[in-house]
Amino acid sequence: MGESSGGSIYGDAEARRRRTLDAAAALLDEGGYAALTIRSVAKRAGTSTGLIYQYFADKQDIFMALLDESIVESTRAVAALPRDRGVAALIAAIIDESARRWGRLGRMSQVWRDAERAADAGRESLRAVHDSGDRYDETVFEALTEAAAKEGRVLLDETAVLPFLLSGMQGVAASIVNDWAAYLDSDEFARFSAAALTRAITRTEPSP
Amino acid sequence: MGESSGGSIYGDAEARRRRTLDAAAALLDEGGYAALTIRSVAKRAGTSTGLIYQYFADKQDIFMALLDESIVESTRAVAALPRDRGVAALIAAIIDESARRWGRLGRMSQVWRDAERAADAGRESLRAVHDSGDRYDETVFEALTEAAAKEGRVLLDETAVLPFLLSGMQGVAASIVNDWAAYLDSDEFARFSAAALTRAITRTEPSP
DNA sequence: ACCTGAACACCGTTCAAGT
DNA sequence: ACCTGAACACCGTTCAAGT
Repeated sequence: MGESSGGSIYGDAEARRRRTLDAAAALLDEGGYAALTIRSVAKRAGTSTGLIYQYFADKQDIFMALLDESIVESTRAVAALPRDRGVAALIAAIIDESARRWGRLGRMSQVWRDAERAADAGRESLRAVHDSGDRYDETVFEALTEAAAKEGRVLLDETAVLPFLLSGMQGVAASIVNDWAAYLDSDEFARFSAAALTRAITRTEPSP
Repeated sequence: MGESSGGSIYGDAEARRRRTLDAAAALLDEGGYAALTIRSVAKRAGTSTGLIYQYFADKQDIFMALLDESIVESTRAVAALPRDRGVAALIAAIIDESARRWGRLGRMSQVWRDAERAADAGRESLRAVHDSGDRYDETVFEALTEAAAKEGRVLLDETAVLPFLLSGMQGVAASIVNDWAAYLDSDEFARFSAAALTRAITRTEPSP
């Protein structure tokens, strides 16, 4: 509780967890999924393979932790986005942010899906990602409502509005990262998509 | 050329390729990505691991072949869709088809991306998937234009329209398959999304 | 000429042995 | 008490040996 540096003669456990996560992220950035092996993470983080399993249940758990952090960061970024430039500008900014995130971790979606299947429903790291995801969704919804209000617009009053928007933004971000539609400038594509999504989910008048 | 059954005393090479692909698809359906090992494919297809490498360059190549076939089938399905029920109905039907396809092979997107990276640009199976994808995109665009015309609508005249629509449909289909938005009926979600996408990319009047 | 499956170089994960 | 890394049971891929 009051211990300032982890409290073990062997080193700070929390710091080692951090280094493990950083090493994993770096390997993922540099060499893609294939480069991410437990042995190379251990080497880079300055630990042993065995010790990694004291902090993470398995390889998937490392992904989950990385994914969770990434979602939390995105949520913070979305929360800080300006609301006074209109819905379309807000959506374009979220798509940018989402593409940046997808660039590093999108490749993990496979892992994520298999985890969701295998579920171990109790698994803590999975619940964490779920909760962070919910928070992200709420943050997007709030930002959107505020941006619309400033423009004198309202969101359509349907349950499917938010899931549709999130799916659409995700699809567009994935397209940008994967460079489908390479013949389009990606900024222009993001801007068009943002305007199109705005047409799809907002109306001019508040309902009476 | 005139040979009716493959022409080898060892059996029909083409038939064995087919059985290999069928075995791979079945394993994927049953046990997910993790169940798909070369050894189990060989066993199920009634060949040996070594022989599989005579028909496919590597494991990824098997995926590519499966993915290509899946895209070709989807293209056929889209081409056969009725045009006279409006744009939104057409889009909803494509989303359905897309979700079905994604259900089996979406998990392969990871593999696909890595292949695109490593590229071996010459790789034949990769080019095949690319070409099939282009054909799919064109087919969607044609169907869409026709459906709009029957309704007295037109697509917006912007290059980004098709990539946006494809990304959006893909995003929605992925959401349905992954069961995000579990609180929504997936048919309702698909219908709302189709209508929203229609608002996003069509106008009422032909341009003058 | 074609086919097989042991062998090779990995992988994720565990746990006896060290400090 | 904590940490290591050899060992285990796999994997994708190759290629000598069989038929």
